[in-house]
Amino acid sequence: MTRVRFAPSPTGYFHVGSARTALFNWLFARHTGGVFLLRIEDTDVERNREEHVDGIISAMAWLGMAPDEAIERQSARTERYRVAIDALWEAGFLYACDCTRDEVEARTADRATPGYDGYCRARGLAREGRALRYRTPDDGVTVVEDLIRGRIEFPNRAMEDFVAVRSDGKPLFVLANVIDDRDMQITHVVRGEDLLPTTPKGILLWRALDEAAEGEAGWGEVTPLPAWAHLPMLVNEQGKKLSKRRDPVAVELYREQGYLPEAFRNYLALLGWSPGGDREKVGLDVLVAEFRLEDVHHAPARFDVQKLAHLNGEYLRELPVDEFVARSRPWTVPEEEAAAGRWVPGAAAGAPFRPPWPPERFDEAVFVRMAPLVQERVTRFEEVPGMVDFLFLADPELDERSWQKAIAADADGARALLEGAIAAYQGCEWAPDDLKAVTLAVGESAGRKLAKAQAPIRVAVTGRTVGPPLFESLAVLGRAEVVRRLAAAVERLSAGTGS
RNA sequence: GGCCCCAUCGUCUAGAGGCCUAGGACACCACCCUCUCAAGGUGGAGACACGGGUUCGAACCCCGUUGGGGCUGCCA
Repeated sequence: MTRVRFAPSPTGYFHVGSARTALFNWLFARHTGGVFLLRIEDTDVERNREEHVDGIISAMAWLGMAPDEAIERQSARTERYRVAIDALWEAGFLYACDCTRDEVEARTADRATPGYDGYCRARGLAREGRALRYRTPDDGVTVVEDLIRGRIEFPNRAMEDFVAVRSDGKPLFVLANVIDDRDMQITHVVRGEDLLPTTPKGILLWRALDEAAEGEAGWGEVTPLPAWAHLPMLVNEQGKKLSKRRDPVAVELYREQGYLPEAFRNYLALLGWSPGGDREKVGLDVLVAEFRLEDVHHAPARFDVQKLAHLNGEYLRELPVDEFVARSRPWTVPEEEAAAGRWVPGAAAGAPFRPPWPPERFDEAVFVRMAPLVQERVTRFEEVPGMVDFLFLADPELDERSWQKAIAADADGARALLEGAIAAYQGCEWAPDDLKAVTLAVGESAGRKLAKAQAPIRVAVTGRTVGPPLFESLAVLGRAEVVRRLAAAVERLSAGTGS
């Protein structure tokens, strides 16, 4: 039975690199029929924030990756760490050190290999109140057998005596990590490549813990080493490791923009891995069936929002219309959704998203009629309100550039056309096909083809030169309102505003 | 500096010695479709970093060079 864990530290929002690591762990667990754990590594009390734990959990739930067992927290395991540290100390693997960083640097400034110089090794300092260093071997190599990269050798002499325990008695990342992996019987450690250099330290500690277990320290059991798999980094445009500070990589941000979790997950899976052949857009079943750590890439991958957006558009378009409408609700009726206790964009950041229209003017029945046309024109839900706002606003929000281009640039022609449309629309059948035919005729008498004839009407009614198909829009909006807006445009033209 | 990792179109990738005249996707360009915008269709441009080996044969194996990246905290 395989057991894997995703072990984030809640020191910032949940970012795409972490999400990818979580996903690969999760896929591996599902593929092998194993267990997927979530372990919150919150030993650094100064940097950890509880809200970030919530962010991790909700983002994982959004992506459909719930842990299979209760969430573990390092902060709840201090007693366990204490026992392990005692055992390591008693077995002689650790020594106390009171050097400051400045002191070490001063002593080693002219050396070829910087790092701790072993100054306190033989000083026999008492343990209390001091950092504890692990005494690394002077020669030999520590081998990491990596499922993705193969055998990697680290010369022990290049590894300094690293601090394993802080002066306050708490274990540092590597130690806590190893103790946890042993206790939780982790069989495969799947994590980012940035952790590769600390892996030999973990192996050294793991073996030390094994030895301590066989001694008289009363510590745990001898535990087989897990297999390692170091995933290639996710990098930014400059090829650097994604950074929470520099790069816009919060998973929550993508959710708020209206990416579908299934699309986001699919895209994430494509970063450093491929289902093989020409396949890209694949369902969860294929992801799970095909995922193998051995097939994971070695080279870093760039996160490409454009490709994500395209993939999202594909997923969006294949949604049944009623589902598209339902899943648009956080962006069309966020107040209602929030009142029902459901997720809405922006809420986490304290600035809930609001569509441009007053809530009471939104009419889902009207939206449903337009939905199929909207669906094939957006790549993210965030774009939905802007596609249909003219239907729910008392007056369309007039885009000045559109007005200039389609109306003001040829004021006389536009006036003639708008007036022609007003007249024609008064008595015609009110359905898309009829409106199209009527508009075509109005255009012909004004010497314009349909493309040119519809432009002023579109701007007058919707406020913009681009949008969903015009005649369907007119049909949905209704005769009276369309005529009113056309007349308003003519009046605006006469008043000379917007020129 | 030291240790480690990496290297196929701009980007994500297919490719496990002959199937490669290197395939797909995003982005880009052109055309078609078309009431705008999209979507869709067709076509185009576009890569095995370089140099040595090994082999009858190398994008694939080995070595080196170059170039990128990671780590080098009493952070994780």
